[in-house]
Formats: sequence, C-alpha cells, structure tokens
Amino acid sequence: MVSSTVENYLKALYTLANDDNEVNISDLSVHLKVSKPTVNSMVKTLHQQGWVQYERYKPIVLTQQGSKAAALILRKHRLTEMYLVEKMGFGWEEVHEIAEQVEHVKAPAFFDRMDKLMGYPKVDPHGSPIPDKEGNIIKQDYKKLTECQVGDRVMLCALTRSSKAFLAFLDSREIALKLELEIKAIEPFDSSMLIGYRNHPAETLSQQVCERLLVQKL
Amino acid sequence: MVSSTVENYLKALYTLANDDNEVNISDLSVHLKVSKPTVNSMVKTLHQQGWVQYERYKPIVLTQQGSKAAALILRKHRLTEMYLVEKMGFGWEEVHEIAEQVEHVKAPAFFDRMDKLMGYPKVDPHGSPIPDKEGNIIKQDYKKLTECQVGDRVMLCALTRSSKAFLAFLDSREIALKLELEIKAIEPFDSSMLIGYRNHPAETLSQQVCERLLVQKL
DNA sequence: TTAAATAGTTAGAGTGCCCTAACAAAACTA
DNA sequence: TAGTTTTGTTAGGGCACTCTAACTATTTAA
Repeated sequence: MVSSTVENYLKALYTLANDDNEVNISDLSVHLKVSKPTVNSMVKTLHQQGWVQYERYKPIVLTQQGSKAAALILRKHRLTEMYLVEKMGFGWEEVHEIAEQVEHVKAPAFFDRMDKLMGYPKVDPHGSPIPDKEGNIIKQDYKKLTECQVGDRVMLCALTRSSKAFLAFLDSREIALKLELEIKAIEPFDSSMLIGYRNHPAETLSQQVCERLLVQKL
Repeated sequence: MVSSTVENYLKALYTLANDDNEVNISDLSVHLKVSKPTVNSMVKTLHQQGWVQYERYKPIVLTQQGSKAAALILRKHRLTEMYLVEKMGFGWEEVHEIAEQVEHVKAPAFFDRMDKLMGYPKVDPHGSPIPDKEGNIIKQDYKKLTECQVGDRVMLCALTRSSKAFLAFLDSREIALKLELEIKAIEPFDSSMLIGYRNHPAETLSQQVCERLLVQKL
C-alpha cells in the first residue's frame, strides 16, 4: 500500500509540473521541506516502483500510473476542502491543513459519499478543478487578472497558490469567487490595478495579488 | 508529535484494560497483530515517554497522561463514527474502518466541528460513550442481556465488541439501539433466549449474541 | 512438585524515511 | 572559456517500527 510520504511526493510532482513543466530534485526538496539527498533516494525508489521516469541529472516526470495516482490524491484533497466549506462551515482559509491529512485516508467510499452529498462539485473552494474518479481533470483556461486591460469586466474564477495570508487578504477586501470585477485603471509604475466590484467602487490591488487571481472575461 | 502507531497502542491499552483489567504483552500482540518482541520493545519506549508504567513480566498500565491521550483518541474515533452515520448516511457496520483512519487526523477543530454539528452526542453508533474534550468518560452501567430473567422488559443500549458480522446479524433481525426487548424464555440447554420485540414476536438469540447486547431495565 | 505450556525477553536484522558532510556534474556568468 | 554558483550524487549514519530465532521466566496442570 502506498504510504502518505509517497502520496505527498506524487502530489508535489503533479502540482509542480502543472506550473513549471520541468520538476527537478531541488524543486521537490523545497516543496516537501526535506533535504536533496532524501529526495534523490526517494525518487530512485519511486522510479523502481513505476511512479516516475528518472535518469540522473534529468528532470523527474510522472508515469501514467503516477499521474493517475496523483490526480486521485488531489481528488481526495479537493473534495475534502469543498466538503469542509460546504457541509461543515469552515472558512476557505482553514481547510487546506485539514485536507492535507484527510486526503491520506484510504476509504474510497468516504470520498465518494462526500462527492455525492455535495452533488458532484467540479471545483474546490479555491476554484481548482476536482479530478474525477478516473483521475481525469478538466483543464481550466482562465487568464491572470494581470493579463487584462483597462475597461475589462471579468469574473473571478480561481486562485493560484492560495496561502492562508492571501486568503485572509481577500476576505478583508470582501473578494470571493464568482465576484464580478471591473478594471478601472492600471498604474504603469508598479502594475497595480484599480478595481471596482460590488460595494467597493475603487480598490487598489498590487501586482502580486492580481497575478494570483484567475478570471474569465464577461 | 505522537505517531499513529503510538496512538494505536494507547487505544488498545485503554480498551483492553476496560474489558480485562490486566493487559499484557500477548494481549497487545494479538490485538495489534504484531509480534511479541515488537510489542515488548515498543512498550519500553512507551514507558520511557511516560505513557505507561511497565516492569518486566508485569502487566502494562497506562499512566494518567497515557489514559487521557487514549481517551482523546477514542473521542475522535467515536465522534467520527457517529458523524459518518448521522451526517453522511453510512451504516453502523461500515464506519469502524473509516474511523480507524480518520481518528489519526491532528486537527482538533475538525472533530470539534463534528461534535457541534451533531449537537454534542454522548454515545457513538454502537452505544459506546464518547469521552469529552478533557478525556473524561461517563461509565455506563448496563447489564448483559444474558444476565436478565424471563419476563424482563429491557431496552438495548449498547453492544460489546461489535464486529461487522455481528452488526450484519443484528441488521438481519432488525435489531437496533433503543429497541425494546422482552425476554419470553431462556433455553436451559444452551442459554439461548427467546426474545420478542416490535414486529418480531419470537426470535431466538444464541448466548454468544445475548452476551454482546447491553441493556437497561425498563 | 516437576513437566509442559504459555508468556516474555534478547539478539540481530531489515525497511522506510530522514539527515549531514563531502564531492561531482551542470548551468550560469564574467 | 574559466571560474562560480547551482544542482545532484554518494557515503555513511540515525530513528521508528517491524520481523525471526533462540532463549528464559512464569504459570498451569498432571
């Protein structure tokens, strides 16, 4: 049976590959907070077990088996997050830590039941897609808010790398998913954006914030 | 941080002590399905860490610290079982395995939320008491059905050592907690009991079954 | 009360996952 | 292209938890 440790390696490989494309030993070392020699030897065993392709000094790539396994872990994670918010009343900033632990539970019925009770949601509380039971995931083609123009009217659909601090910031500005935003101005100096929405006619958002907001044009 | 393995040792010690009083190396070995030398060395480390009192060839006894920790694990287990039944629609025979895994989640808020959402239940789906947040547990003084007399009218309040097979058996006979039973006869030969309840005027239950049914006189 | 059965222990080893120290390869950059 | 920085590797070790084989202590029963 696959250990929590292996599950975490697979999940890290899957998510890092979605951002960076190439994933190397150092990336995993930083992400998983373990030393590079540890990652090195672990990746060798993952290779032996058929989870990844790996050659010395080359990037690490998930095999099909590894990719599916990773997607299924992500499924458990995101279903849990959504369940915690929808059915248990947690805030979107609280659910990640709990889901990190619950995702390792080996009981498909548990997660299938969550799924059913929520009516088969497609995304988690941060707008990330929930893989299906076969590990298939719907690729989203949202754009970053930073890529939009003055005058654009968009809907906030998802977040990238949502951290507790970032989510707290969004809460403080009453920014939530499905919110309609209008770009009023872009400051050329620092690329900060002046945004209007609901009862916030003019809120300034820094580039670091806008980069993490994924939107869809209306 | 205390590992799942240690948590399982503590839980085993706590539950076995409640039945047997004295718990020895062999009991743990059987219960946890690990070899006796493994238990032996593990118990030594539990002793060093202050979870148990232990001297060579003597029974193993939880310290106060160990007992509280064990009760809190049991709390997580039983809250989870109850939540799975009450809020997620699982059958009482399905919940033990899932709860065995979920109980190791380290997120007090998760279990406190379950507790709140259920209105602070006092017992789990098998009638076992749920310890409070301080690890205090209300001792139940039910008697076994085998200790009752012909003519007694009792209410089924809890089960001892409920296994999947046992729960399936009870389901097949439509026996559930809170059910009122009347003892119609006791067969002297094998101590089986003839029981009447709801729309079952006369059901024969073997001694093995009756021994596991904990009841309260009406 | 002695022999047999049960329970407990020690010794020695293995696996999974982690580390630091030291070195080697690859990638950048001056 | 040579030197520096980054990245990856090897060697060697540690801790938690597990095992089997072989032995000893305790308990039970003849």
